[in-house]
Amino acid sequence: MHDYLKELIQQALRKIHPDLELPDIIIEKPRTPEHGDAATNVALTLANKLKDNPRKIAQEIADSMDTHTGYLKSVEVAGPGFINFRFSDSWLFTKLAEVRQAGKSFGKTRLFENRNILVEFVSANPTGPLTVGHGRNAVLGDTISRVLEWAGANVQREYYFNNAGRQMRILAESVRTRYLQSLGIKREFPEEGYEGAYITDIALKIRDEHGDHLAGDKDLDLFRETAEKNIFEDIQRTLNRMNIFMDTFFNENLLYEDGSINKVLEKLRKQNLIYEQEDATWFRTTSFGKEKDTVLIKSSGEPTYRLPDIAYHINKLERGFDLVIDVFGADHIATYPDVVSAVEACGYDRDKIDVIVYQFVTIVKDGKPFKMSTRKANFVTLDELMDEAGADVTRFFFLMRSPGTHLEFDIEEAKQAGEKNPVYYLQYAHARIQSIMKKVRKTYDFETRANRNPDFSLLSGNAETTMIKRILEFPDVINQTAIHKEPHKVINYLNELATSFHKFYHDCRILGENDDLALARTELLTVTSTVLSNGLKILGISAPDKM
RNA sequence: GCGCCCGUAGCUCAACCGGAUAGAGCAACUGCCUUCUAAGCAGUAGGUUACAGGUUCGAGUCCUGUCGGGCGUACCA
Repeated sequence: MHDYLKELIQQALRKIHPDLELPDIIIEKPRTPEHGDAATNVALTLANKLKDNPRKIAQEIADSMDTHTGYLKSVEVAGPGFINFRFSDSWLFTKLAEVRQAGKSFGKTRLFENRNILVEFVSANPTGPLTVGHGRNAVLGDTISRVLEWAGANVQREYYFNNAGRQMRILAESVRTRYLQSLGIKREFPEEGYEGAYITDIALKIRDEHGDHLAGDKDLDLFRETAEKNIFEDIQRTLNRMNIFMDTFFNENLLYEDGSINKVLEKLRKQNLIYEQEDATWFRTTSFGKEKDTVLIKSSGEPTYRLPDIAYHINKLERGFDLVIDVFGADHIATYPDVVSAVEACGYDRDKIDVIVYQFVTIVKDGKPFKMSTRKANFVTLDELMDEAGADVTRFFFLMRSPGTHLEFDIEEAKQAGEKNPVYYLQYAHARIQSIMKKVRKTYDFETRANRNPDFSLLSGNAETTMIKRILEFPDVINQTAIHKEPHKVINYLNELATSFHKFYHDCRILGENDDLALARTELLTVTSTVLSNGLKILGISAPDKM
């Protein structure tokens, strides 16, 4: 509809001002319903250029618009010079019939058709179970992936990890210490060691398998490998439980093995962006506007994480993706510009990298903020949270706010299964429809007249037309969400849709109405139910038939 | 100190990226179940969008400064 309106306006403008360079025409959905179903501000933006009164320009455009198709009920000039449009009922009914034809695929768009997109998220190193702190990253990354898929893209979900560094060494030492302790050997726990109970569990597993054979072993490898394997299994189980399924796991090590790291260094050196000082290798980030240069290779010979990060991003681009999306917490906000600059300096297109930065989650427990640390084992795991609140609620809480704002996660509130919990509002709407459908199927015999088209023109009540309008917005919501990568828009939309349904439920009935009206309303509900369940599917949340 | 993000109703947050009278949920108050699920609906109350300037037809949104919170600012990841 928006494209159609744009077209009409362009035609009108060409008629009135043949020489005018056509401006960008923005069609918006007004905030208040009194302003119609769609509006444009072209006249206001043109006022300056044409040196004329915006209201007058708006009126001229409105008068010159070709509205013979009957899609529009009204075209009005309002306020300082807006043009407001109201859709005709017949247009709504026509579109509703199209939606019905589209069936379960309604909402799929072609915005990112044929685009290959890699979404990298979670990427927590295997040092412990996923905590509530990782939850926002995981759920955001997965949901953005889902939205992009609905917008037509081919999405690959990737988990990047490092199993070589200092962290992993400390982890292995922690496991060995627990192992030795379990054999009755006195041993001081490493000062910076991981104190969680899961470390002891892993140590006991090793003891069960190897007995005391490893007591004199100097080598940490077995401890490290066992720990990594166990923790990774744990992480994957947690992700799957949350409805998240990774396509690939990328080990940082590969970048050393295949020479990518060295290639990056060479390329940067050629650009004169690298120099040695005090045995360390530095990256001239000052030439990209930074205050200080940054170290790529420490004087010990060990690279900092930034170097593999650069190589990793180049690797992703070389794999041929049209777009590479990173999901980062606010703590990475300062580092990614370096990576992007380096990638560009190596001759790659920086516009193919899109970084989603989300603000940290404040966990509120017993009404107080709760600080977490994996090392100190002072954390709430995602599993614990899902045990108490369920996967649906957990996902919903991470998604319901814009990524850019600090999210307060109140564990007690999430656990409450009552009306306080906003996810049930959406699921309830779906369950309510299913329940009606069940009764409708028993009462009416719609199957035998499956070929008969419902007469949607019977749906001219207020509750019905607003519901239809909501339904028709769905594909646009998908596109907007995919463009901005802000899944909470889907939630806001579904809330509006659910509200319009609950109002319909209050005002309109099906059982007891005549066959034609009952059929039309049933079909309307079928479509609504499809949109609700599609929307929930994008959020990775179940759409129950019964509650 | 410097850089990035945030500041909107009592609380948690929206506001389609500059549009018209700033909206929801929770909490408070008032109504509505012998009829398809009351996990619902209808209504009341709640605001100088932290503060002060500026930009323009028009600012919660953009610019400058101040205040407050978060995160960075390592040869840690």
